[in-house]
Amino acid sequence: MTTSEENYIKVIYHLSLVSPKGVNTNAIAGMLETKASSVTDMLKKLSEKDLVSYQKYQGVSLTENGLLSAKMIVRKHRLWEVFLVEKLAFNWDEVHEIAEELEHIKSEALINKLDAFLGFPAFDPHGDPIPNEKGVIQKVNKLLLSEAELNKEYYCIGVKDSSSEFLKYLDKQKIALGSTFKVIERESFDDTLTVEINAQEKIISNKIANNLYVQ
Amino acid sequence: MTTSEENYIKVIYHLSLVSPKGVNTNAIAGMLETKASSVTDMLKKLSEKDLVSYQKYQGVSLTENGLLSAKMIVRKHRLWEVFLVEKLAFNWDEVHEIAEELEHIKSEALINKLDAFLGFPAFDPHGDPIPNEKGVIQKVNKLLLSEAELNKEYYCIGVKDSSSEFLKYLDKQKIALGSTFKVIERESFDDTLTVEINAQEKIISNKIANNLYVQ
DNA sequence: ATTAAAATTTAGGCAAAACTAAAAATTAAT
DNA sequence: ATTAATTTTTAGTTTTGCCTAAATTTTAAT
Repeated sequence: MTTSEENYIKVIYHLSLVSPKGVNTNAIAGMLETKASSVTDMLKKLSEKDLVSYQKYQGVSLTENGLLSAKMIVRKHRLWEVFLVEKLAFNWDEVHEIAEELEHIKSEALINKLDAFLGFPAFDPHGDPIPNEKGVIQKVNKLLLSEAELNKEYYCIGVKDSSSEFLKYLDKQKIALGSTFKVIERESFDDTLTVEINAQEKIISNKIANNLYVQ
Repeated sequence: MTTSEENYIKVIYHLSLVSPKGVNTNAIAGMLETKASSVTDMLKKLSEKDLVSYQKYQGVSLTENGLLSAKMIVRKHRLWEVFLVEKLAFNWDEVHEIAEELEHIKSEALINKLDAFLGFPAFDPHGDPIPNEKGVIQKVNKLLLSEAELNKEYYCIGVKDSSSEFLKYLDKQKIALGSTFKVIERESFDDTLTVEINAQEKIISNKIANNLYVQ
């Protein structure tokens, strides 16, 4: 698989988690910052290789092969992110772009040894689960902070948006994985929350609350 | 720089250490397993970018820019090799191909943090020096085992040939960096050496002796 | 100093992955 | 049920890096 093919497979994987009934050409083009016509070309090629099942005008989904490939790419990406944060002391907002490159390095031995070196981590620095060697992903029940019940103790286990901007905002607010949350009040007008975060009361917009996973 | 451009620059660098008066088109083609005509194409492009100075039919050499780029690629390659051996427990004969991929990852922060994580190593697992952040390479005086004086104590500080085959042979013979050598006898007919290696007497062919650096 | 051999370059093409513009199919709206 | 809007595909180009074959230049040999 070329790097480009891998990027398509990965994007189709992520999109199919959100819309399981078939991924749109335009959606793929949007994620990859390319044109729909380029996507069509590639879908034909991936279909030839039995990585996706594709019918003109009907969207696309991953085959079994494609799904496993996608999970392996995600596994690499997330393991490298752990490495960058845990071993090289990068901040969690700095690792995505580098991992985007590292995920394409081709060596099973490398990734399995890296996994062992890191102590077989189950989650990446943003709380996303890391598929194991077989592609199995540990299922975690989590909910968004925006869906949390009032006056109940939660702790932060992940972010939905892992853009640098959002992560930097969280740093500034001293919110990290493991932070404890208790929603004190929900303003029904705009869904703003008053939350006790690590015993400090803070106002959290709905947009923020919609991008924090808690448990 | 593209990966392909980087590979050309790296190969020109290595060849120019051996033949400093200008590197041949054919030599580059040989190293990259490509055709001379492809090399000519690329040399024009690299020349445009001021990475090499090139005159038709007259061979090529690196410009100041090209030299620094080459050293940075070599730096990355060797630091990743150290990582693979020291941290991920790869054997020294297994790391070259993986490092060939890793050396193209583009991030100064990454490589400098990796350098720090590894404790600023001066040499890679094959005894080759690692250029520092500025591209400066520590000079070491070394000689080939084939040039060693009789009955004098040396120790192994590097290999000239770092092919997997040669390295595996050395493993089998229990020769590693740090092994001590004392040449007992030189057979003038074929330059075979009788050498005391770590206090064990062994017969070493000229070919082997020509690929071991000692000090 | 010619000539032969070797090395290098030019010319013309190909495949991958992108693009633009136009055509076709699907979906949504009246 | 048509029409309009949107989405998707096709057709034709471009760029990068490679190729083969032919032409050119350099080097080596007589």
